[in-house]
Amino acid sequence: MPVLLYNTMNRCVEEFVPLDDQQVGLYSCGPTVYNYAHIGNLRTFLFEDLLKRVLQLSGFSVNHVMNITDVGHLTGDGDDGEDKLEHMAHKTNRTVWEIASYYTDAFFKDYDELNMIRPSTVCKATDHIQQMIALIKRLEEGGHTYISGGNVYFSIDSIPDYGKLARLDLESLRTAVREDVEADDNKRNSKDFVLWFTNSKHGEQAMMWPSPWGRGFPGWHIECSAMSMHYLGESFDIHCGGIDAIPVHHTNEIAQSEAATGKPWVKYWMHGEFLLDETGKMSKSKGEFLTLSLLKSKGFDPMDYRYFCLGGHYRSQLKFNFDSLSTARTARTNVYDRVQNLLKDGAKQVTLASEHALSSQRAFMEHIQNDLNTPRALADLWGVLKDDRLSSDEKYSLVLLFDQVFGLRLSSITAPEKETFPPEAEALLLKRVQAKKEKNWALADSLRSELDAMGYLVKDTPSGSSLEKKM
RNA sequence: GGUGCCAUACCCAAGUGGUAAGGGAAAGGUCUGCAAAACCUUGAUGCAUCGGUUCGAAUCCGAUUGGCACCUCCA
Repeated sequence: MPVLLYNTMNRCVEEFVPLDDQQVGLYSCGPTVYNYAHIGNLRTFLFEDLLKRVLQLSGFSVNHVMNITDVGHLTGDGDDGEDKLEHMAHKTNRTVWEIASYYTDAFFKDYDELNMIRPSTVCKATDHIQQMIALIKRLEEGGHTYISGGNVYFSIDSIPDYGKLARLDLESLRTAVREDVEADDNKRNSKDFVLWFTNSKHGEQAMMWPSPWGRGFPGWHIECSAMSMHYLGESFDIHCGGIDAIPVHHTNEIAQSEAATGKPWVKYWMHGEFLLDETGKMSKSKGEFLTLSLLKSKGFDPMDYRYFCLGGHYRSQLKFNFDSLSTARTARTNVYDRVQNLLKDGAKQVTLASEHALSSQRAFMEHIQNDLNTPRALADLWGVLKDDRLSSDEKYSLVLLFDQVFGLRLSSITAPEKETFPPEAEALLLKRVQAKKEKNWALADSLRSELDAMGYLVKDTPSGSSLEKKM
């Protein structure tokens, strides 16, 4: 069955056919490591992890490259004249390098906790300055650049198809619409962008490198072009990122990459939609700064957030609130309970043979291969768990197969172990069993509330009474 | 001003020409001394509104209303 993916370049769902038979080159825009990632950032990385998992389950081998933007040229959301890394460095009395390293570690901690498969290659911008300089030189030789006000600019008028990804209408575009962005008078065309700074309006930076144009630092867009081509070749299969990257970042990456090589650069462009909070777009500067740690501190498991994200399609905006997350948590723990019940019945992984089991598998594959339709695939999971025509072994085997895509750690679920409780709790339970036998309901009820106060839930089943630790 | 997206049950959310997946909540049931838990069952004659195309429309077209995002360093 073919894998169908939505290609932003053509604005439609297309059959995925890699440039090379089985080896897929995948580049995803990584984090800017000046602060913790918020859960909206993480949603995009979850989408990319999902994409990789679907491709892998479909038989492709994926070479996944992700960058770490650790160059100190990023200005703050408010463009207040101080770059993000330096701002955080001053605030916390650390060097920009320490900041970058600290938040890179924090990022991968979230990455692992959300059970995302690590990229094959993680590359830091600061380790690839030479590749960027080489690319800028190539553009310079091709006549695509000019120097103005001390900086090297890319001239969008030097190529015929600038803005094709975003379908920009260059005539009607306004410049510096946002109040917090200033126009740059050094540009010949207001859509031109900087390849190399030697004279930033923000002054001296902590991170500077020698170059043919003088000591300075690279423009933002050049790192992705330089590193992706370095690791994946001058043409590769998939480039993905957040939807916000379409009009500027990816548009400029395409311009400089294809101007340099004269070849089509990326075959499929994929973009994840935003996670919205109550106020609209999620932000690090306004409202509550929603991080994975914050979710955990409120008692949520990272898998609850993963399940929550799987419940919406990656190309749809998803509204976050704690009620919805609680709903996801309930649903996820219900899945876990059902899987645990299967294991209690002695379910084991088998090769699927029955026509019915195989058709369940086909339905699931069809849904995830149809542009990563995880909401539909979750419905398939529930269908399997509730399907009387499947044996426990078949259900468990399908669950494990599905989880190669979901990544909800369903394979690490084990048969319920006999939980041990403090002797005093066990003693109270025994007393209650005795009271029940004697039909002393008043005593039995008071013992139950006593245990409840201690944090234990009493469960009466036909086979006897047991305790459960309350969440 | 330009570009793109969206509106489906109480909530979240699939479905893009063949008669509305799934989850949560709720209600009913089985069980129980009563609860809880567990398990089972139920749920939109309807898809923002109004027109149009069609044998057939949530789905295509047009208009209207409402919402969201982006337009020089936001995932």
